Amino acid sequence: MKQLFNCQKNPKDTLINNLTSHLRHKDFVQAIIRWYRVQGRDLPWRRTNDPYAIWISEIMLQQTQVDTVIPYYHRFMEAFPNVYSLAHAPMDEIYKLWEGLGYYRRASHLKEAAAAIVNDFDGEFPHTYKDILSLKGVGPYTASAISSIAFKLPKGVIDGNTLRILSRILNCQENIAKDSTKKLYQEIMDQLIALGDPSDFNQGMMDLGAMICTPKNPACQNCPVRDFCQASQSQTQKLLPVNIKNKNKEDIYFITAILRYKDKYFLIKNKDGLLSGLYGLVQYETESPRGFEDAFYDAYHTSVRLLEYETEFRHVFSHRVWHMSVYYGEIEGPQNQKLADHLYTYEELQKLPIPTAHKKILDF
DNA sequence: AATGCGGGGTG
DNA sequence: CACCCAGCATT
Repeated sequence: MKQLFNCQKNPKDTLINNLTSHLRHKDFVQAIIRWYRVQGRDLPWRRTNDPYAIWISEIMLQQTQVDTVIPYYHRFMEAFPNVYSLAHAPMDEIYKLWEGLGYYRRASHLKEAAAAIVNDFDGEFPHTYKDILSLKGVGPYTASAISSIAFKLPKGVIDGNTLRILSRILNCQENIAKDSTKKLYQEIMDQLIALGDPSDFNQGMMDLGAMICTPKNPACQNCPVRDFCQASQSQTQKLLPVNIKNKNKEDIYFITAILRYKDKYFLIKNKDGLLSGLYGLVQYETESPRGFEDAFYDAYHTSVRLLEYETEFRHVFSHRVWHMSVYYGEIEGPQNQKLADHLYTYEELQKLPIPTAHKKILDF
């Protein structure tokens, strides 16, 4: 029987040899780099050599698409053009610039890392892989990206793009969701990146993954490394990469309220967990408006009345789904300090960082 | 090794 | 709808 895929369940030490024995490494790397220099995308963070700017872009690009990041990147760099301005900025201001981008912990990690750069590195961006990796919010991918792009260090990046490309080039059906598979590809990437300009190779791989070697319907006819691609030879490119993960989402049902006290709105600041540091509407996992009113009284020692059912909102996170029954309500009192801490005028509210789940309700 | 963490684009 | 996207921290 003809073997469809290159790699079966081989012992690991022979796996890399089996996978790459037919690859002309140097020619492959040079083909990626040549293509990148002509066809690569013109992106804002590619017009600078400033490691600070490259760092900001790489953090924003974690699990976030290029087109989404671009406007955020411009606003952020204008507000915080260097590490000192970021280190001294109020957290709410940083969150506000992050509003809508998601994964808000990235924003607090940025501030923490900026402080570390100022205090531990004298304000100069660290220039070794180890020191870059030590920064909060910087993991193996981001450390390799900054190392290669800003400092030309031979560190191969492993991300959705490089995993997909290499699995097709090598016609390998190892599950890319597994850490062991990523480790395998890391070794291969590090072999390859030593054979050409590290910055251009890494970025070329990412552009190839975004423009040609896409998840669905890859444009193989335009691919600069088609001659190197085992999957293209055997027409298995649409079966790769193999990516198997658990993805059961939890449904949560809330009563969510737009609450007012006189001319002000009542908002809470999330303490920890999901969306921590951001502001939002009050919501409880309860089925009746009465249940909401009781829960609110327990929490704030002041009474509220839900007056009007507005509509139903649904918000999908990567791991759960919020179902929100939205009510309009008024707080009746008594006035106390706990209540006053949560009241904002409409103008003040506009300045607060509010995640999309509730932002779209307030804009409704 | 598994889980929590956002939001938007795409077919 | 399902899947994907320049992932990381925590346990």
